[in-house]
Amino acid sequence: MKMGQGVEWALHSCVNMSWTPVGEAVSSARLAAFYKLPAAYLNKQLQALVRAGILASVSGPRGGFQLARRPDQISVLDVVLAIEGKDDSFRCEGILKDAPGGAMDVDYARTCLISQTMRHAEVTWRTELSRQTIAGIATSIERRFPDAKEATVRELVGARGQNQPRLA
Amino acid sequence: MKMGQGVEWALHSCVNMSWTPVGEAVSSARLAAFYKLPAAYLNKQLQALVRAGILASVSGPRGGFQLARRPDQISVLDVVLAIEGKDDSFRCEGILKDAPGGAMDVDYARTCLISQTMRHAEVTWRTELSRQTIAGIATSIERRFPDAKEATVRELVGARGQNQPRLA
DNA sequence: GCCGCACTACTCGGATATTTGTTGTCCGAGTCTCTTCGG
DNA sequence: CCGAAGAGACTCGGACAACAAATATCCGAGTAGTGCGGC
Repeated sequence: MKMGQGVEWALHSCVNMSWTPVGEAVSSARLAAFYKLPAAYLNKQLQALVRAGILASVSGPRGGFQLARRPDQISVLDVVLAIEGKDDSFRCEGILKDAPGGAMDVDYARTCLISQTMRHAEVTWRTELSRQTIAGIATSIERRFPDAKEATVRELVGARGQNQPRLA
Repeated sequence: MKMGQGVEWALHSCVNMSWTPVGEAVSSARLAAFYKLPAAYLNKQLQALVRAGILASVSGPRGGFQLARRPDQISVLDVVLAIEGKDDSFRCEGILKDAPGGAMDVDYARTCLISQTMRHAEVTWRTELSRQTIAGIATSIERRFPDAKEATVRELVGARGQNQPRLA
């Protein structure tokens, strides 16, 4: 019952990308440097978002990732499911099949009341997450921390022309 | 984001124990045989419920487990937290601490809006599970499958005198 | 000066190790029951 | 016949091993920019 670290990274990355100019991609290396994260692993997580249709990727110089659709069309649930997989966290293994009186041809995930209870709770959880969008979170942050957006954009795209790492 | 198998086993076991006569313990071996589960591993899960104060254990012959309090005082959430641990599934690792402009002495689990969103969704999930009790599920099953309780009790405690035939 | 071409640098993407957590197994400490022996 | 002591068997409890998944890393395929040579 432990959610992968990639969810947190992916959500922050999506919010940041909702601030960068549309059409300009942000490389995973730059995002990773922003948060001091392992670059290759963050890249792996963003790949999952691409497979889910949340991000679009561009190869080569000036390449990277960008949102595949408008931020208000990306829910938090979309991101969570892209990283963690679409399966329910509670998996009913059909424990009743092997119990006395159990039948093989019954879908206990539907009839078992315990399974129903867990599923119902999970539906409320998902509904809650599906109500929140990347755009909503971004505007809330802008309202609460007015400097965050500008500072983030400056750090992510403003450093575009820094090809001189030879500062020694 | 995958819940342990022990949660399902523990919930079924608790419902079954709510049907057995109070004062009589049910051994993990018997419960495991009922569901065709690995006995030692089920025992391990029930130990976690004992540590959480949900079950009480009795050693020796005629020993086993029994509910430590009334079934209507045991919520589904209690069982889930006992098995999976009390921590939130979404762990905010304070990603913003290492970001530009981040401060070490800020509790980002509180201020970070992404963390707040995830936490809020999880609270609704927990609230939903805390509303359901073992007794509630048990009575629902009794209403829906009138034979279940009797069959379960017969299988779990009725086979008590199997080594010594004291059949009436 | 302008165009075309090869070269380089940079990116994603997937294949590959390493660490952590879940699943499963085993044996020991404790205790209740049954048997047996003495009163 | 009755009671108590001892052997036996059954239980939980935690320590140990096997397996799967999350975490972290590395290298190859492809592409856009760049510099150079020719026109």
